[in-house]
Parts: sequence; structure tokens; C-alpha cells
Amino acid sequence: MARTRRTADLDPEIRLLSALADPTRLAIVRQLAAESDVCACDFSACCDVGQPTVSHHLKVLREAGVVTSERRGNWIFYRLVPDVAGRLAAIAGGLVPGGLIQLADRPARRPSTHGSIRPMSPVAT
Amino acid sequence: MARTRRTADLDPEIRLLSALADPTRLAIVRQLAAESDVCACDFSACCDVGQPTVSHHLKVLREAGVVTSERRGNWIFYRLVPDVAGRLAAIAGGLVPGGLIQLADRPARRPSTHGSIRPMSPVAT
DNA sequence: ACCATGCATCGATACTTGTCAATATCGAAT
DNA sequence: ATTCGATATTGACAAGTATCGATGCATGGT
Repeated sequence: MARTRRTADLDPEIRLLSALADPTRLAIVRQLAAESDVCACDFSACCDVGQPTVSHHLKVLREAGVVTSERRGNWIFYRLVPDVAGRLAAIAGGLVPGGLIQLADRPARRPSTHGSIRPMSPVAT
Repeated sequence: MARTRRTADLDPEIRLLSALADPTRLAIVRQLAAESDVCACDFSACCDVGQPTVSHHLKVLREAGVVTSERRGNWIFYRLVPDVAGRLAAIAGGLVPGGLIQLADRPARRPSTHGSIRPMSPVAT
């Protein structure tokens, strides 16, 4: 049984990463970054998938807080939520190796629960 | 039939995003960002999954170019590949709305060409 | 040589997801 | 009201994947 896999109730960062981790959706998002105001009908052209599929991906992006939609007459225009790049950059910032978010202290390079450390003599208990 | 869903042969950016878009793997990567040199055995503790599952996720991360492994005695230590944060930040940079990569021009806020949804040659009006 | 330990691999299983065809809905124009 | 065009929704299906138990394979200590 899968333990924690529900996409719905995950934290926003996983939602954001998941939303972007698909070729079609990344293409959509990039087109939005370039044009900033794109009709839904334009995506089917760029992404080589059918209309229902585009609609599905737009819904995923909407629910992940990546895009917003606005109806204008007969068609619907999409925009990037402004801080998407910032949110992604923040995740990247948290991954800087020697990072800014240094933890309190790092006792040593050793496995935690395992008696001793040394690469040479792990004497269990 | 799924059209383009193989994780294996996707472009590296999708690979990176997919690798990070999982709670367990993001936790692993964050611990690596904080400690920079972690024994595989420590991840099972932090992530609340079994050992084979951790091993699987580490493999995914390795194949996505996110981590490297080094055997030291009886254990295997993992590290973040240094430029992971940079690669993610680069993706974020490509998503800046008014972005640096502005396209030529945006004549107006209008759908490209209507009359058909499917990929077809744009009929200039 | 043998055994113990840490990690990877295999096989199975359940859940998730990307896709499409068909259909419904919504807004505008007639 | 009717019709038409643009999107969304539904239902179904195939492929992906996260997980686990069992097992295999190194490595190091006895």
C-alpha cells in the first residue's frame, strides 16, 4: 500500500515541482512566460496534444497555483502567476550545498544510529 | 497510448523536476543540502519508508544527476551534485514573466487562428 | 572460511497520471 | 430560440511509479 502519495494534500512546493515536471505543462508555462497572455486554443498547437489534454493540464497548473485564467468573450486566456519563478528559485535556494540555511551543527560525517563511525571499524554495539 | 511519457529519454530539465517532485526524494535532497555527506542508512530514518524504497529513490536521484555516491567501507555516502541548485534556478530564470527572453513582439491579445484546434498551418487573416 | 551487515535488485501490487473519444457547458451571434 | 465555436468534464485505458517483502551481493570482522 502506498503510504504518502496523494498529490492533493501535499505541500505547495511538491505541487509546484510536480506541476512543472511534465513536458506539455512546462511547454505551456514557458509559452506563458514569453507571451504572458495566451488563449487556450494556442496551446494545443504548441504542444501536440488534443484539446481535452490541454484542458486537463491547464487545470493541473491552475490548481497548483501556477496559472490563472480569465474569460474574455468566447475564449479563455491564461497567465502565469507572477511569483512562480520566485517560488521555484526559493526551492533552488534551499538546495545550495553549503547553503544559507546551514543547520545548527553537523556533529560529524557519520551514520547516525550505527554504533561507530570510522570507515574502517564499524563495531556494532 | 501515452505519447511522450517515458522518464528515461526526456530532456534533463524534466528529469530534474521529476526527480525533485516527490516528498521522499525532496526530503533526501534537502538533508543532503544541509549535511552534504550522508550515509544511505540515515535516509530511511528521516523519510519514513523502508530500505528498498530509499534505495530506489537514491537510484532515481542518481540517474537524474542529482546525487553521487561513494562507497566508504561498508556504507555508501551520498552527496548533492554541486550545480543542482543552479540548474533549478536556471529553470526558474526562464520563467520570469516579463522575462529576459522576450519574444519578438506581441501584436495583440488574440488567439492565433481560429476555425480549428488541431495543429495546422496558421491562416493569416 | 564463515558470518554479519549495509545496500541493491527482483517480483508483485496498488495507486497515480497522461491521454483520448464523447459529451456537456458556456458565451456570442444570428 | 437556435446554432456555432471554444473549453471543460466524464469515462475509460494504458503506462508509470512508489511501495514492500524476499533475496542477492558486496565488504569487513571473526
